[in-house]
Amino acid sequence: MMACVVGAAKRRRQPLSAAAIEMIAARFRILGEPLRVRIIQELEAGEKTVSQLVEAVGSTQPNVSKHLRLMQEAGIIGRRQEGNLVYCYVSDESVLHLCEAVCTSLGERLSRDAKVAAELNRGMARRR
Amino acid sequence: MMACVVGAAKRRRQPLSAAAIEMIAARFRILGEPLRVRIIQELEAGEKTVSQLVEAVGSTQPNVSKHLRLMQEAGIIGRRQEGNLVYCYVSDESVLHLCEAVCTSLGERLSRDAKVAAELNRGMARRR
DNA sequence: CAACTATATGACCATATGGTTATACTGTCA
DNA sequence: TGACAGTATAACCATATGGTCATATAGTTG
Repeated sequence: MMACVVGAAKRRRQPLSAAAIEMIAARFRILGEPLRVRIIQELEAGEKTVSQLVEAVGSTQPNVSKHLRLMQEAGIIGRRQEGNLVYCYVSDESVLHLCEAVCTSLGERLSRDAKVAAELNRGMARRR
Repeated sequence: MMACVVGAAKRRRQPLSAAAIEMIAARFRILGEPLRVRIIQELEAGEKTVSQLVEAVGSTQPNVSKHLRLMQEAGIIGRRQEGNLVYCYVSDESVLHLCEAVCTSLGERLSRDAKVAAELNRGMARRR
């Protein structure tokens, strides 16, 4: 079953089944949308109601609701209803780590690029 | 500049700029396609030519080429030409770690689900 | 109950993009 | 040089999906 296949990746280099690959891609796909990343980042600080999120990310309520549902179905976000309000929270810590990781590697790459850019600029300056 | 904004995330909780969010999402988006994950996984073992990749992932040459170009432009994959052959390799280690991480968390979740499923099944059995 | 607020949902459109086909390019070898 | 192999590219189509609008639903309060 699935768990074995996915787990196999860590037990080193069995090719993953198509289904496993699709699961991995699906997970990334969910994080591949700016608005969803925004929402996750807003929830990093703690749970928020749907309308608080709408306000925070500056989108429409139906749109935010839609994305929230997607992420719930993906098991990334949880909800807790209290009266009329629905409080959302990140239910899967691992996605926060993923975001952190991407943030870090992008930051590093950009710093490198900035250095190279600086070198190039110095070079250009000298050449004049 | 950009590096500061992205870096700020680790210096804790400045809201990221729209551009930074987009960069993060873009990175995930690239990994959000099964075929690209497949390709990356194939390259994990070492560099391969385009046609070796075509063979390995079971897709068409133009399609693989297209995805390769996307990933190159994203700085994920590098290339080295040797005569008629183009050897591709993963040029950004961090994406391998991302895949690993997702693999792991999916594996864990599935194991948990399997346990719950097993419990439920036992429960059902007793109930009869 | 009616009025109101918070959220969800369905219909719809516009766009992005994955896949395919045909073709162009480039390097090798005869 | 011509023929061929490896790769890239352009045109195209089908589909998926993000956003919006209108509306439904559920909970609250009077």
